[in-house]
Amino acid sequence: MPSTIYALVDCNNFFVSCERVFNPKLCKRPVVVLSNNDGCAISRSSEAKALGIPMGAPLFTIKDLVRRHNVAILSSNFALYADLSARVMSVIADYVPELEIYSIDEAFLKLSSLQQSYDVHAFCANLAAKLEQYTGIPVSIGIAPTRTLAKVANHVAKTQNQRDRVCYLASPQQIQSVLADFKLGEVWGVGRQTEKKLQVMGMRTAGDLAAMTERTSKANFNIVMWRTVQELNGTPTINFSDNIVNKQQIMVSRSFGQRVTELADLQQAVATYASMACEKLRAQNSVAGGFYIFLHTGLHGATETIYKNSGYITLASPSNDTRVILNAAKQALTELFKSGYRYKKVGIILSDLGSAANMQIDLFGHTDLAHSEQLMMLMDDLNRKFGRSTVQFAAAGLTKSWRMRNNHKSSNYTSSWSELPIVSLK
DNA sequence: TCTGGGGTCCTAGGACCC
DNA sequence: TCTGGGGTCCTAGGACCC
Repeated sequence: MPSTIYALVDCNNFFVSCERVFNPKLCKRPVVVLSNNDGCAISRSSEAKALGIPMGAPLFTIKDLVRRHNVAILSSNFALYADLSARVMSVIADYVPELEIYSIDEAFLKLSSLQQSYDVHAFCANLAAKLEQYTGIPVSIGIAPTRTLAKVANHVAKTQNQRDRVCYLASPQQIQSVLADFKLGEVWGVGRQTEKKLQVMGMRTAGDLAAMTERTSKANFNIVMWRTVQELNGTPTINFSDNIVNKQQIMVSRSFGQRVTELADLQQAVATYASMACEKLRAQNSVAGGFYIFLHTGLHGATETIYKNSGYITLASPSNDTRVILNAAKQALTELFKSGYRYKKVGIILSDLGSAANMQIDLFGHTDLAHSEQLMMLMDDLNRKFGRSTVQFAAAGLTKSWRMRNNHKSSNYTSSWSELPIVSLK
């Protein structure tokens, strides 16, 4: 019996499943959730997958399929997904103490200490059933000696229609036989570029990759690849961290609903995104030493001239005061902006983050720390209690004509008082 | 016409130092 | 004519993930 056991809980078609919780009419129907701006398909129900709608397909390329098969189309509703994600994670935490939230719809569990007292497979099958009962979200669970193998197991649980949606790869023989049939590109950490390179080297399956020697691995790839190889062979190389670490950079950017040509509109958008980024920054109690700001036109079409530019701004002293960032961002954008282009997107990335608790103070004492902190806290409180943009800076604008498209969004059933679901009894 | 957003980690290469 | 070598730090960009 292996000494370490990891499980990966992965919500099935998560965004679609969230929508179905509050709109049962969507069950048994092909459903697609679109990315921001109603751009491409980012979550598909099994029925939609069966129709051949690929992950990431731009909406305009699947218009035909959508019409012919009456596919339900939804804009993404991240407030809803984040809330249901938190519910799922809290149920898991009730059952398993060692939990690492990996993404909005995935969590790694460390089950090593449970294996003496429990049948691990049955334990996970029960967890999956409870999760669906309590949250309405179906999940699949893969169990194996390493996280990379737990990913593989999860894939098997999902695709091979296991009865209880749990797959436990317990023995080396089982692992070997699954890997011999597992596509290279499906391995966690192997993307398109790496897959191509591995194929050129003569490999076809995850089994071939697992057989790669340390020498070959290090000669042709970086250290990450060697870790993956070891993980495929049952040796954990990725540390389990159950404490939430602060982000090292915070980015906010969106594509526009329509092309933007005026500097004033870009300024509004940047101010809006910068405000959002600063709010996140304060939520993790950090300050930023500087930030990137970038803008570009559409990058796909051959019909227009492409322009892209970016710049890094170092702040005089690290800050999380929206006013400081706003002023610096406005000036930076003015320098990057060139008239005559049709802009598609701008964004801001707060970088060089440090703790607000032990920040360096401006040599000349210009920062009015106490005042700034109180003002920002008050803004954050109001916006948290009464909804986003209850109070905002004038620079962020009121009309926001550049706002992104989301023509098919469901209600914020769980996060807005005015949008609670209504049950009618007849 | 229409192609997401938000992250992490690693590496190469330049600047700089002694 | 010959023109060091080793180290650190930083940044941009690539690859990957969901």
